[in-house]
Amino acid sequence: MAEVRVRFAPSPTGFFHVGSARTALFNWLYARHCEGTFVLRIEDTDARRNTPEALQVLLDGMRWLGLDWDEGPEVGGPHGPYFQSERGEHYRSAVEALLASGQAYERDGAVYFRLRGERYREHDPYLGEEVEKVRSEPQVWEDAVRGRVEQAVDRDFPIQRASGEPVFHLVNVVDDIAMRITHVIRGEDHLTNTARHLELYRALGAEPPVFAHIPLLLKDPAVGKGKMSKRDKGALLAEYRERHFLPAAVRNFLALLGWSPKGDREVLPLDDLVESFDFGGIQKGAARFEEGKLRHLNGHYLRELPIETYTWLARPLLAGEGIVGEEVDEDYLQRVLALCRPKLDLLEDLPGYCDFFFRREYPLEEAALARLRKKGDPRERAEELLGGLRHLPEGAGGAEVLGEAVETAAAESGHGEGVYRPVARVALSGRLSGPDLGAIAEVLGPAEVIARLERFAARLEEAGSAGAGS
RNA sequence: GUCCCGUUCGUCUAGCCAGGUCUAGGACACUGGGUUUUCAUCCCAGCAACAGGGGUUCGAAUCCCCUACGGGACGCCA
Repeated sequence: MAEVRVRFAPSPTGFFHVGSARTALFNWLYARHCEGTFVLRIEDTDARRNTPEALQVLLDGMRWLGLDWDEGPEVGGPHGPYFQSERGEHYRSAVEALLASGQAYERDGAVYFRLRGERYREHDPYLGEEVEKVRSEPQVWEDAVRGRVEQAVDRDFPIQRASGEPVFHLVNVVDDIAMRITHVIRGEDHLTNTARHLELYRALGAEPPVFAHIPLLLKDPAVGKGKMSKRDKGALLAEYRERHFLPAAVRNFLALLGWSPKGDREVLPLDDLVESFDFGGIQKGAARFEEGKLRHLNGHYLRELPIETYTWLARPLLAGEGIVGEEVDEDYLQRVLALCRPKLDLLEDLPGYCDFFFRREYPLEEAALARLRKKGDPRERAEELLGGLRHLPEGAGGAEVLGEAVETAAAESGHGEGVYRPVARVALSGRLSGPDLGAIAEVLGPAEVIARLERFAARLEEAGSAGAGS
């Protein structure tokens, strides 16, 4: 079987859209699945927005997702250059050939592709003017995703602007021919361009590739209607990197948007994606991008990481929020994170979840205090907990100390232990939810548990004497 | 408006091509229960869909037609 060559051909706009990223991913997966070649070609014919920064955004995004290219910018290859801005001669000679064979003509300084068929003039309500139309033979192709598709092009179309610049349809086809692309995997928005492209392949005497039009990504209905656009919230790949999502999760999630492997598996690491990816699994209907499952996958991949790696990822985040400094004890940090990790899907939620482990001055949540007060005076309960600590076994750990306090206080007061635990939780962390209470106490250690209980009672005392409210 | 493509739980989807095994499966979300005498993890359970109509057939989510709805294209943008 002939070598499979696919390409991803983005235009550097300064943004890397999640829809583009998915198209890149599908191409990359197909190339790797077939052990073919993945080409990255930069469609930078629009000089205005073609900046080095814009290119960098693209390359960074590709690398972040783990999509390496076999031919393209920075790596070169036998079919270069891979920037359209440097391929002018290819386009010029193609235009000349079409002109010479009468398959194109000049008008108003631009060059148009000449369709074959009966011509007639008609008022076009969409364009609001009379135009020349052509009854051309419909182009038919077997789309790898959608099956047989048939469409006719009904107007001559420009292939070179009056400025001498070539137009997208021309450069796209000329480059795909020159780069020996065998499979064009692109968004469904190109479906209606395909007939034009097939006309060009025929006119240029080249065999067309296999086309696979993948479904579009639609915006979250909460955001609006239609396909996702660059301005939509959550539409930029960079957002997920900035929010510390794992690339593995984003990749897995993107792959599942419009494609599925046979069977019930959904958590698919790279190797599994590559192995099971094929056109047969591609959906025809458009997919809606919603963050829910992405979060879930992120949590999954996060929990699979070695705790050292997790800690390495979390440290700069916590440092950025001023929660930990350079001096923080690695072992302590790791023990805290091991407690928090099972509960969180997103790294970005970590600072707000674990900050109390590192701060003396953690806030006492008013809602938590209010709930404690429904079952009595939390300050009294705290005092009773402290009272239960008179006979402490030597060398007891934090969890044991807290357990002793709770049991003794419960036994002496006649209240249930269930009354004391929430109080202890708020005393140690400032809130009513969090990691396992015993585990918090163990990590904090006995001295800190006692100190926090004392401080809690003192803070409530101050608040009480200061008057109502907090 | 014209042309093209699509439509299975709220969302992502399996099943459709090779009609019966589908009282339509999984996952996320949600709800309830259990565990942890706390909790956003974990475990169990529940909720919830074949767009509508016609046809073919003994039998249709699966094949055909129509309608509705959704999306895309229609640029000297890519």
